[in-house]
Amino acid sequence: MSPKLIDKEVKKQEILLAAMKVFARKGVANTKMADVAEAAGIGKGTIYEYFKSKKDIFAEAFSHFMEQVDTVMAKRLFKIHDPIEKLNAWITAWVEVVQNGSIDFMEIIMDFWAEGVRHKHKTTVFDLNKTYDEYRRMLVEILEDGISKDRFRPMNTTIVASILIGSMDGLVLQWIMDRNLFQFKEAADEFSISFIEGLKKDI
Amino acid sequence: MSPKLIDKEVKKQEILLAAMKVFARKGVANTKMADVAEAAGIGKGTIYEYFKSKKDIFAEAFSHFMEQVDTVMAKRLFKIHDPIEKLNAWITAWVEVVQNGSIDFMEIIMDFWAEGVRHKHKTTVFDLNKTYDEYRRMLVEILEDGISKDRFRPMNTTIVASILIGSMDGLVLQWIMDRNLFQFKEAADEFSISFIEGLKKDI
DNA sequence: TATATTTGACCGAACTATCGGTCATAATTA
DNA sequence: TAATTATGACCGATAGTTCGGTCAAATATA
Repeated sequence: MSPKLIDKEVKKQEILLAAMKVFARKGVANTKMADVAEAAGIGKGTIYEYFKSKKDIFAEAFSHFMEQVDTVMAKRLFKIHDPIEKLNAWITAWVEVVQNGSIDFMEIIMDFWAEGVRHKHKTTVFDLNKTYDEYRRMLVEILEDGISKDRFRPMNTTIVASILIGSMDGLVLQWIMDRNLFQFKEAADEFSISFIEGLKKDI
Repeated sequence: MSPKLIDKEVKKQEILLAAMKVFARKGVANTKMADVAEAAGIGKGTIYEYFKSKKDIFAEAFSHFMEQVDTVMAKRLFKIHDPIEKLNAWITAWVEVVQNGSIDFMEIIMDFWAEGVRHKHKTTVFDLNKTYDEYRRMLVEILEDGISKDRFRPMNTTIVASILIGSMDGLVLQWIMDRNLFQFKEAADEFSISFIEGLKKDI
């Protein structure tokens, strides 16, 4: 059938996807290279034709996930200008990532976070802080714009931005722990209503 | 010299504390029993006089943390009856756990979560869902009481409870990632103000 | 077109490092 | 001296990584 002049990039992605599935189910630490091989339907040795090491796979998974998020965020936000609308869009984008993007893979997020916390002060692929900084900057900008336009009350924008980010992350955890408890979208909407309402300027 | 009949319970706690420090720095999976021994200033074999296994240490750490939380919660909440006050107290209790408790605990919390997610459907020490269920039940009760007393607007109480829990967890993650960014207490207060405001019944 | 040669994707047995746990021995205490 | 407590060299299972070889497909040759 296939061998010879196959698209290495495509195959690499296939292996990555398979690996992420296994990571999600068993956790990275409990996943053996043999498991990944089996899930990808290839031999153990073949993995090393495409990845340097197990750590390497994990790193690529991490980046892959982050890129996905960034893409959705960018697409959703760039043409909205009203501060309140924009905050809501930010949350909606997060919902899209969680629901459509990678339902099967959200379970790895715990491993991402755990690894990210451990790399706090280093500059590696796992620099979660860099990502969070970007979100925070983005959100602070939206909030300050809203304040200057008298749509939002005065507030510590850095803190509110951190709350927004943290709440979305935390909500994912709750949802992962028991997906039957609520629809993620509903919960995000409820959060929008309650929290953003509290940010608005009284008239 | 004092009769040396060492207090096994005390020493066990010492080892546990030392282990938590290492867990926090390197992550549970990357921590060797030799590391724990070194941190505790004892030989590796001695650990096994006090703990059955590495998993056992982790499990004890987990329980220890959960008990701490429960204790603080119970102490803080039992004598408050006003729904809004009670919600605020719940958040304040969480702040107390985070601030007064050891930083090490907070750093390991990711590992707790990761392990918890993986044990979702089992009934082990790591049954995070059981804990979350309890919190959720407690919060739902407070919220429904508030609604019936016309202090809160109608809402999906299960979802709002999940948001409260998730937000506090997520805020911890944000705080751990960069403790210089904000004081945890301030952030929690800001959350109270914004979010709980949005839950109140318009008058 | 038939045949020979080269390529490189694929594989898994075997190598290696790691690390949790054990146990015979030593040290300490009563 | 008997009992308790501590120890770290050692063991064995586990799992990441390597590597020499295989074979189907591509290419070159006649």
